[in-house]
Amino acid sequence: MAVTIKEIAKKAGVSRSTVARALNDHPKISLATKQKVHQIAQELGYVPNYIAQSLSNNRTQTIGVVIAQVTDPFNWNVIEGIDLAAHNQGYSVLVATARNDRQREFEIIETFHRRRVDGIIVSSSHMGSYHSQVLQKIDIPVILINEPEPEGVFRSVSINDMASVQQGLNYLIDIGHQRIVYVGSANRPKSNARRYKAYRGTLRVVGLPVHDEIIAEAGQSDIETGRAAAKRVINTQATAVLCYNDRVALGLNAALREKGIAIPDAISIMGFDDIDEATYAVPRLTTIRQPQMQLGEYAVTMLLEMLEGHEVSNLILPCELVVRDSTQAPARQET
Amino acid sequence: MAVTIKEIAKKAGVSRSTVARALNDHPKISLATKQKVHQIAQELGYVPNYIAQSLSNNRTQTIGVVIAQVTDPFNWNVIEGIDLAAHNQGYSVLVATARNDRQREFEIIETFHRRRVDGIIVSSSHMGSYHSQVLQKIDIPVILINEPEPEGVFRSVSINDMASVQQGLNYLIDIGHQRIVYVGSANRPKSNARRYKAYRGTLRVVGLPVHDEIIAEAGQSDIETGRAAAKRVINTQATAVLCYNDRVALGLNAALREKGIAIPDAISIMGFDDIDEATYAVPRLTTIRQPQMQLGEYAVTMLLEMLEGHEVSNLILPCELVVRDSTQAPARQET
DNA sequence: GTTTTTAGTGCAACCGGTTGCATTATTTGT
DNA sequence: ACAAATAATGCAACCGGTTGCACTAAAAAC
Repeated sequence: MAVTIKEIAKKAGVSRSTVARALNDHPKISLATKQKVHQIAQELGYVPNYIAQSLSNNRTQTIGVVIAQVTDPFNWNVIEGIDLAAHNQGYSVLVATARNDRQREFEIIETFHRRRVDGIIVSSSHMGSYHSQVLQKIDIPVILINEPEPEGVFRSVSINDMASVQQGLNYLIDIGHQRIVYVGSANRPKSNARRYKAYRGTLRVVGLPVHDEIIAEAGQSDIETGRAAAKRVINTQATAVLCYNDRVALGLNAALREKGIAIPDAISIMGFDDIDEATYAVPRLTTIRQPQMQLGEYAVTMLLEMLEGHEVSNLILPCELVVRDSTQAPARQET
Repeated sequence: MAVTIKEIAKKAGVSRSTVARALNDHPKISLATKQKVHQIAQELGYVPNYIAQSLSNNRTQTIGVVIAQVTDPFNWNVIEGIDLAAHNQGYSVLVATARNDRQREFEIIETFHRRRVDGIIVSSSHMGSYHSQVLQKIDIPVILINEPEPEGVFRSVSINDMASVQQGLNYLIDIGHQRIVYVGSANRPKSNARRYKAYRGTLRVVGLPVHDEIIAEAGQSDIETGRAAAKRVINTQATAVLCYNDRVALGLNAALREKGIAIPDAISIMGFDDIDEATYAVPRLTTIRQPQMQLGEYAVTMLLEMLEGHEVSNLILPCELVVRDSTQAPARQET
């Protein structure tokens, strides 16, 4: 159906190889021939077949991206970054969502392998490193996003949970909070564990009371988790809450307000991520901002580096505290 | 590098074609041979090369998806649906975002063409039908999502804006609202026009006053648009607002609340889409629910039908009114 | 005991490109 | 005017599969 190099060759009266070289601007082809070939290609509406090219180049110019859940705004921004960087480098992006289904993850990796993607990016999968078993066997470069493995087989680009949490908590402490609790999420056990650990560490150093992590089992989604945590948060009589991420924070916020608790007057809420929704929540959410798009962009950059045969090392990007309206100094009783 | 059919052939002492047929469970191959081949393939860790298969089959088992903006939760649910259906049928999904950049759209289509995707799904592109110029030339099945073109070249799956808006407005009218305004968005002129038209039509029929559409030019994003529309909404003294979509509604909600206006006590707000965020906004948003995942799923189903050579006709899915807390009967002064 | 089927396998061409090497025509050097 | 260098193109193999057809050997038919 589609126009091939062969047809151009016939019409131009040259060989297939000459056409191929002309189209690729090979130096040894005469200008006259090049022009003729290009013109004929144009006329015939020739569109090069990447499949054929891939087969002989052994390169597909394709990146496979695995994400756990699509419904996480965090991932969108990461993908936006991936798409941006990949597109600019002539790569296309194959996206597949695992839906927290282990079987499905295997299938995805298998499919990527069969399609001979040049590299794989795994973003925010709660399954993290057990990928190793499958991924390690196949000889495809892999970048993990937010799954730092200092000793691991895979390179990763991530944020520093420890430092970021510290920064957020220090702000809360500075404005006078002393009873601060942490609301976690069961969706991504590993990064949640890192943040909770950072929470404990930070408070302990300054001598403030450390509460048990609050994880409401209710939630499939982080929002539900946040909502379901409301009661226990109230019971702690905390004046401030640090949440695993913005969605937990927003869910919590909604639930507390529905119970008639004023935010931030009675309780300050701090999120993590800075997803778009943080901006138009009521009140606008104070949060620790992850450079989401950059995570995606750098993941691609690193992948391409690896494809060039270079060694790359893990990358850690800084977070930034964004103070909005969901936090304020505690009521005076604490002072 | 990777194991090929040839190596299996050598080890099994048969020809390449026999291996190929054995792996594809061809009926004419003896059971003994099949077993031997499969076992050797297993041992060698053979992973079939889809690229090579695509080349000879002239089928890539790949669907290209173009979306306008990644930051729209609506699109992600659609993609979730697409991914789900595609994966189940053995297709993979190539995603590319156009970022409302016309040039980029062309590049995406071109890339998809080069990669010989089997079909293309265009979701919520504000550019809609001018795709035609490019898309029509290439001989690839296309499905448009929410871009109904009764007379058009392309098949589409979409919702019925007219009926849905009517349903939403009727509810507001039933509970007593008489001054209802419409806040639009500039991001997707066509569907916005449809909804505004439906708004006018509905109110006119029941004899209620029709206000000019309110579109704040400020916004890149729908959220900003909603925020920026707040002042003008107040000036109209409306008791209820129908918004183009949930993000506009949430932006408006945030802005109004910041100005001290109680929602829904002073003004009822109704969105459109039912994105996840609608559930955990404060107050939880009343909205007209689009079957987002289904839009994606049906798009794939239709595409595959077309690939089978069948004719398909446009599909229109019903929306559903979801009443939550952002709407209530107006204060008595109106009664 | 031939002849006809049938089952199982191999040959070789094809999908649409790329590329090392040989070949021919044209310049350049002396 | 002839050898050597250079420029431009073609040949053919290759990437890793698929598939129509020919072929061989064994089973069935007569």
